Amino acid sequence: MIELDTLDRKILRALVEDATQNASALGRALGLSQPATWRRIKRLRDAGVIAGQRLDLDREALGFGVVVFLGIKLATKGRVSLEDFERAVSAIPEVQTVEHILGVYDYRLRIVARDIADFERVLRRRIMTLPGVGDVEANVLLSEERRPGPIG
Amino acid sequence: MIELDTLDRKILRALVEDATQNASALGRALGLSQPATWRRIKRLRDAGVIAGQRLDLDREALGFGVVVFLGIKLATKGRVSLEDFERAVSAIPEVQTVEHILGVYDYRLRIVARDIADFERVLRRRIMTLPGVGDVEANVLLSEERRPGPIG
DNA sequence: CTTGAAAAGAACTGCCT
DNA sequence: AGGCAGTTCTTTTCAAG
Repeated sequence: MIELDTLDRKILRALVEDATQNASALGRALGLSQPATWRRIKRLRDAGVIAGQRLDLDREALGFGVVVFLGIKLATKGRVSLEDFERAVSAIPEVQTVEHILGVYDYRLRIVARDIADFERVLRRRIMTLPGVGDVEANVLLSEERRPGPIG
Repeated sequence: MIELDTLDRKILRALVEDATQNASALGRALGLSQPATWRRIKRLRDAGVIAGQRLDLDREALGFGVVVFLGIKLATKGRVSLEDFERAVSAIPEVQTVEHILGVYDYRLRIVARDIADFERVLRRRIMTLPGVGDVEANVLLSEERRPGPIG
């Protein structure tokens, strides 16, 4: 595990928010030179702290205004059941996230749909027909705030 | 709302997975020239389809191995209650995501902690003391798969 | 750590099919 | 719409303080 100082943490926080910033602009904001900032970023990347860089899409602009979280309990929970379920879920394009969890539910799915009618179609024809599905709990996303989370 | 063809969708899918690819490498994979690819990306950016670009951190490498999802019901649900709750939640660094939802619960929080003992500390001292908290449901994350979701 | 400079690569432009 | 060729800008690496 790598040691991070305050500057490293500031760099990570800034880049988690917006990874388009370059080393010179970021360095300017932190009182560092461009090469110094760049070396720190490279060090963090090499240490595996930085896992990747992803594009953030505006689902609304793409015509997908509805996000629903589904909590799912499986009726049968053998090893085969989990694998069957996960394989089947992976084939549904409207599923954006599959979270295998321990607690009240077995899985949590993030479903993206054009509108409520579209969501109903996905729910009836895709989700309810998944192998082993038991109880299903639904929560419609109203708004969402993402934060950097704890660093170091 | 912008019209997307197959190539645009392929570009978005590729960049959602890995935004470090440049226009020439991406174009090569799709049978397009660098400028053609670049122009499409710029068009998508200008149209607002691309909301941003974020760094993905490896929480394990940072020493935060535990992720817990909390479903929270508020005891009192006036406008002021929601705002008080959201303000207080925003001050907790271990909270990575705040989702305001409609359904069985009022909020869903993604909590990141070093280990279970650390999570207990956050739960007792930070979460349970939030203004207006009623029922709390917890699910521990075992594994997670992120997918591009539907595009166009 | 810094500055400065050079090499490499990516982004951007204009013109043509 | 796409490709090609060229220009500009940024990133990356290195030398030296």
